[in-house]
Amino acid sequence: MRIYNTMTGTKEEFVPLKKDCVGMYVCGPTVYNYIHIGNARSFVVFDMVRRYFEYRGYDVTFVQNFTDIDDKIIRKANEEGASVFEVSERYIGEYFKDADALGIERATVYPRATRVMEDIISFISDLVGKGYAYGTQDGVYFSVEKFKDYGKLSKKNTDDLISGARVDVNEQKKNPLDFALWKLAKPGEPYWESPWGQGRPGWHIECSVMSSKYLGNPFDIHGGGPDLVFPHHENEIAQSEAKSGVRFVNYWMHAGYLNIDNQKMSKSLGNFFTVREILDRYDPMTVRFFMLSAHYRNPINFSFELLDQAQVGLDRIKNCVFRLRELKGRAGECAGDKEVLQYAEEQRQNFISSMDDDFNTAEAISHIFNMVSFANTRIDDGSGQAAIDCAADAVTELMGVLGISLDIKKELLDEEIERQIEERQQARRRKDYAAADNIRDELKAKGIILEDTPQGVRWKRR
RNA sequence: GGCGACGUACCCAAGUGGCUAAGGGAGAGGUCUGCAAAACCUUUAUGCCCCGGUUCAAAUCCGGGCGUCGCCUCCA
Repeated sequence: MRIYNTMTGTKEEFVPLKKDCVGMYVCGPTVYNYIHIGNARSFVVFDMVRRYFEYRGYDVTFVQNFTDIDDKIIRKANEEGASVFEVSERYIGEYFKDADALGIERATVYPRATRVMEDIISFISDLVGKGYAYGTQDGVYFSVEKFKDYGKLSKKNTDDLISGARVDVNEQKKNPLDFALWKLAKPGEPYWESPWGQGRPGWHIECSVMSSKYLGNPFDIHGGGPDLVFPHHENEIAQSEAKSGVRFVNYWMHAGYLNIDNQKMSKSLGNFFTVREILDRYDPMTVRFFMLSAHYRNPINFSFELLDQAQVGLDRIKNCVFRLRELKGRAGECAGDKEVLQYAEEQRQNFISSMDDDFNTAEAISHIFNMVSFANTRIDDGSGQAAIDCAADAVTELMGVLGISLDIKKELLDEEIERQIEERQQARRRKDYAAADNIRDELKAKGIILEDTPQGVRWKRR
């Protein structure tokens, strides 16, 4: 497998630290609000990565944190007159609702900043002891100039950053780029005891602490959104490597942005949709399919039109599997067809080689569509039972690797609808097509699509 | 200003040195059907932002433009 590593800017052959095992850490949400659809993209992307590793036989340890203490959470809690704990707890719950809907598998562990406070404090103590950190009147800071490799991930050099001069004013800091490891609490703010006084951890430190706690140093893969490259991941590297003296992470992976009107979706611009809003209007699997229809590192533009396109594409795949499953019962009438079997295996291999090449889901999906087309052409000519199963299984399996369930389970219609379908069939038999079409329209209004096939009436929900 | 990414058909989107440039959507024509839907067949880029260059050979490499976007500040 080849993976694009942000650190080196090239695709590299993936060599795990431990044979057949992968340790990956993905930066999770700061829980003060619902996640938006842009946040969701990177979670979907890394879920796809994780699923693919598992498909290829790796044992994956997947760690994703919750940032459950931070300025924004404090602000939100104050606004609502709630405690920080209540706010974070609530939005962790909401996160799981969205993530579950999108088919994102649960992580192996979900560490939270507030639950690893002792580890954080001892980590910072180490840094202070080694001379990488210093205290000020408002906290403890990491001294960037002590870490000579600072900027190696984001390809920035400290001189340019300083002259860029968009850093906040804080006379206490020795260098404008220095960042907080520990923030002392202002009156009324929640706090934890520490050798430097009552306070809370800075944002970057938790990820260094939690990743090393569960995965050690170095570990295989660290992922996150593209806007985390600088400064968050850069700072993680500085802290972790300063402390441990060894490489922090072997492969850095970053997803592309999900844009809207070709611009980054962001809360300050107000141009974002929450996952919740979108899921009111679209099947979550459609959203997931849309997100995976482009390569994970490329930016994708979000629009309802594109979502509609994705939905039609996904329906094509679902229809095919549906038809194949339907044929199962009539297998005896079909002639054998080894070709389908072979074709399915061929496309499966193509899928794998696309995915092996830095998780090229766009190309991988094209092989699924090829499989669908091939199967569709054979449905009418007739294929053997094994071949039909094989085709349906292959499509279902590969979509499953992408985390997209086809959900073609048979559900029962209520009696009223059942009766209407029968009524329409009678109308058709007596060639009363006006009445038949009427009923079809009525059902359509209820979300039931009818299709007349040589095997009888088929229905599906829209 | 510094650093970086991207620009492929009407739309989305792979391909990054060499068979006739994947795949999906949309459109057009056809098969099937009472009609519709689904499905199938045919069709839609002699060309991959522009201009140079390297090469037997470039969408793919190099140089220069133009355009779009991002990071440099909390942000997935």
